[in-house]
Amino acid sequence: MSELDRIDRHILNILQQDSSISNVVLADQVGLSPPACLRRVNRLREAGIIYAEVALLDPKKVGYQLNVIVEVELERDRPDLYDQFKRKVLAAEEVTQCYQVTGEVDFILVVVVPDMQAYEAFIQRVLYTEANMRKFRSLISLNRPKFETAIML
Amino acid sequence: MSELDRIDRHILNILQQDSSISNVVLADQVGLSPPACLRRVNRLREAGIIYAEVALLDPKKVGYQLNVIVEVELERDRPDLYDQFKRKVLAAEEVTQCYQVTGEVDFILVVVVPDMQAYEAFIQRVLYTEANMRKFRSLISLNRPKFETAIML
DNA sequence: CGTGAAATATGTATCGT
DNA sequence: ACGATACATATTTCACG
Repeated sequence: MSELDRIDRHILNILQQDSSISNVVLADQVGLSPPACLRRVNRLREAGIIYAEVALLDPKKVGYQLNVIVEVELERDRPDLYDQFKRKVLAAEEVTQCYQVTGEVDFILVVVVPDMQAYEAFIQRVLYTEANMRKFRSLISLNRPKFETAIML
Repeated sequence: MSELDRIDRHILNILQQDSSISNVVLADQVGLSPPACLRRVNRLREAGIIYAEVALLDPKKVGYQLNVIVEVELERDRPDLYDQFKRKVLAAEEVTQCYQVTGEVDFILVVVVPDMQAYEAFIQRVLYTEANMRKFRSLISLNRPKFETAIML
């Protein structure tokens, strides 16, 4: 795995906040010529360190007002069924994030939907049909005071 | 609030998956001339519908192996202290996401750190020093099977 | 919204350290 | 191995119809 020097980290910190800046501006900010800077950025992309560049939308402005954090407990004696559940979660568009956790709870899901009706539909389609489900708990959120994708290096 | 037509939604869906494509390619994919397409993208940016364009890093490749979902319960009789807690959370770099939820739990935090030591340091600095804290529960995750930022329209 | 032209940016080749 | 300069190609952006 490639080591990241000070300039690479500087580039990553900037692009994590704003990837729409031109390479010439980026190069200037990190103190390199544009070609030298571009080579580094391309190297970081090829290494998969930068795995995507995306536009972030304001959920409320596109009618997605509701976040639900779901704690899921599966039957413990069937670890092979974990993969089945994972596949279902990956296929469900409403689930934006899934964390496999240790302890009483097995998975945490972050579900983003327009309203309660859409959430009920999700429960019916994905959770109630899961044979392996022991129980789940839904934590409803209308407010997301913080949402950062950046890891500052 | 501005209405989104079919082409705007198409643009948003594409840019949520890859915002690094050139405007000419985007224009071609949605069936517009480049200037017409760029005018729409800029309109979406100015309306705050697109609120950021960012590079996403692979956490493991930059040494951030650990996600912790934290359920926080505060003292109920002091709703004014919610804001104090929110400010602390906004200032804490380890907290990448914060959801205010209804029910027994008051907040869900998503904390991203390199290792347990960094998490312990976070707990000491942010959670144990919170006078308003009733209790919290940490759900440790070494696996994040899904992480999507897109809302498909 | 589209066309065409001017201004910028990106990407390549080559050289120097 | 890495960065800088200069040049060629491509894209962004403006004015106008």
